[in-house]
Amino acid sequence: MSDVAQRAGVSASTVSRVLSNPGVVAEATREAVMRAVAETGYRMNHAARNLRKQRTGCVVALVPNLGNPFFAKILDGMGRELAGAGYDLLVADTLEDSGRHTRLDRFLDPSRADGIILLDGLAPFGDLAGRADLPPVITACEWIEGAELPRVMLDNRDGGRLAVAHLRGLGHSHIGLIGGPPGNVLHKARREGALSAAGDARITEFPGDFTLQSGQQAALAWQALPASDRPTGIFAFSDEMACAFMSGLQRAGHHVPGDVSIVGFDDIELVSHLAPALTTIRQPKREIGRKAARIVLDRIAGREIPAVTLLAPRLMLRETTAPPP
Amino acid sequence: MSDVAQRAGVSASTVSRVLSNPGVVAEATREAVMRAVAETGYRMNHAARNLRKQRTGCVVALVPNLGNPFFAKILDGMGRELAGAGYDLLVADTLEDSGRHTRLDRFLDPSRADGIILLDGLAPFGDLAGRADLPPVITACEWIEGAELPRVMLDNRDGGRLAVAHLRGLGHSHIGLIGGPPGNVLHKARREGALSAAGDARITEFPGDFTLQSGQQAALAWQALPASDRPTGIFAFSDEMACAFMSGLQRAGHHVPGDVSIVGFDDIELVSHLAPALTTIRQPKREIGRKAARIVLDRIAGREIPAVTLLAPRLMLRETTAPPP
DNA sequence: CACTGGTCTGCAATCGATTGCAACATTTTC
DNA sequence: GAAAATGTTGCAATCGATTGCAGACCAGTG
Repeated sequence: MSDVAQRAGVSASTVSRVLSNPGVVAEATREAVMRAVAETGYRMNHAARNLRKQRTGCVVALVPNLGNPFFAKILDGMGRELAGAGYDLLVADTLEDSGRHTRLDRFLDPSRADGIILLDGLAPFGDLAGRADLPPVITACEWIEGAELPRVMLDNRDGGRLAVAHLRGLGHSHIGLIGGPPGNVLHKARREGALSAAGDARITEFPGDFTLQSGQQAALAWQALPASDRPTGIFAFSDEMACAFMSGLQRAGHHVPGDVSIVGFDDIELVSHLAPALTTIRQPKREIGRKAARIVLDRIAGREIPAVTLLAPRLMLRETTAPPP
Repeated sequence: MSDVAQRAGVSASTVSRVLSNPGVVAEATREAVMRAVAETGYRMNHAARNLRKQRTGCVVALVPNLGNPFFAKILDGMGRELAGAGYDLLVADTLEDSGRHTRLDRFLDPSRADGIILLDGLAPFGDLAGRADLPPVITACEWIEGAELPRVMLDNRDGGRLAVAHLRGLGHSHIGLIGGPPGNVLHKARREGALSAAGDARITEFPGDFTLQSGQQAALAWQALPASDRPTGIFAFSDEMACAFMSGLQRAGHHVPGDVSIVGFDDIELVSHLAPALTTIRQPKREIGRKAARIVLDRIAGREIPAVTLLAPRLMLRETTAPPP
């Protein structure tokens, strides 16, 4: 920077001002500095600026299992929104290879990130709501029960309601649910919504954990039931489970939606290209990412933010649902 | 840090040494400092350390379209490897919403990242191979023709060869290729491998761009051919295209693999749970990420690294291939 | 012409760590 | 017992920007 200053015949202070607060510098000086900057190809040093300004320019997203494609689009939305505001997106997995949580306090550090977006409802972050020595933390998609962390998420309860109401509307009176892990907040909310719309329908629950494998398991469990006890309408709490469930049934010679109707959850892109195309509850993933980013940015800027931001789910009506046989 | 020093009755220099080079400090002093650190809950300031050490502790991954689930597992592998070495992973999309490249020189800056992993073969990075004023750049998955950037990738040519050799082995004498964008390096390599194994088989090429949509297009194009001109074995250069192609055919009443055999590429997790499960060429995605990370780390440390690192593809034999009808 | 007010710029301190050098203490060696 | 080697610690400079304060300069006013 002092090179630039020398070349422009001014002091480093002035160069700094031109670069970060051009308004206070006289027109002529400013131009001279800009010219010198261009000539020298000068680029500001981030570490120095951040040190002085006591900020980092980074927001970190903590994701459980980065390998899950569901998060890809969310991170995409986040990254774009943050880049627009001059922030970088740092991503980290909350889980180790073994499945246990990593040492996350590594990120709870104002000198590493200006804000944290937590996408893992099981992270041990319950007690850090008010702490002033930490960068602001918000949760997205999932959330932590009891913790007073701001939340951005889909209206999962309503999503569950939509799915089951749709099956009920088609005439299904025995509905199967393929759930998530029992303690999971998404599972609870979706289940609650599903039950609220079930009315007098019979409900059979299959255990699950959102993965393809558990969808496959559910298909086996369904087939193991006596034919008269098999639900005719299935609501899977994730598209991956819905997909694996469907292919399990198809492989065994059952027809979708002829024999069984299936509704998924998430609307990952691929499921609209299956045969038959999956009817599902859409989560506006990119929008969730965007919104979450905007909210951390607001908190970083010290603005008031809502405790809960709910996004609306939407039923994507495709080919896997029909009246019961 | 000076608080800690005072509490431990030593100078800040000593505290610094205890924290970054404990070996040179006397046992007793070290313990006193550690105690003071624990008592004060002291945490080092990254900006300051980075400023002084002239490094950033970050590696940035530049991804074309973060929304593509293919990259999720790769980033996962990278993130783990980098975290192990004390580096953070910064991810950024190389494309704007409009599809044009963003200003990438924003990342070509030694004060922002210590290393760059480029996953976009079309990024305008052709000319920065030797530049010493930049952090080291390597390419992964894709690469830039002509640029002397180190590469980490699958042996795509061999992948193409495996796929077609498999179809040939089953007896298919008319093979269809659903390719990527014409200029794309992956397209070229896979196509080359495919042709090398084709022998005297007839080849019909369908245009594609790796997306679900283009797979669907190809299904229409295939059906538009007179029945006698339809290839019986299809090699799609991505799983997404294979998947959309297959569902397009199934929806029209064709059978896989009875009427048509299909081989995909990538082995994204979901395709093993389709009905029928997709036969495909596996890319060790997490491994690619790991390897790429290890290689940037080596370059950052000033070690010699290979110009090209090839990983071996593997044919995942599943249910979508059979002898021609 | 002296004075006021406003605009612009530079000085120097600061952010929080790291590290070469020198000083001091403690051994080891001859 | 003196000299040399070794081990431990502190001083102070340094990384590269930002910013409060004060001084220089200029125009306008009485």
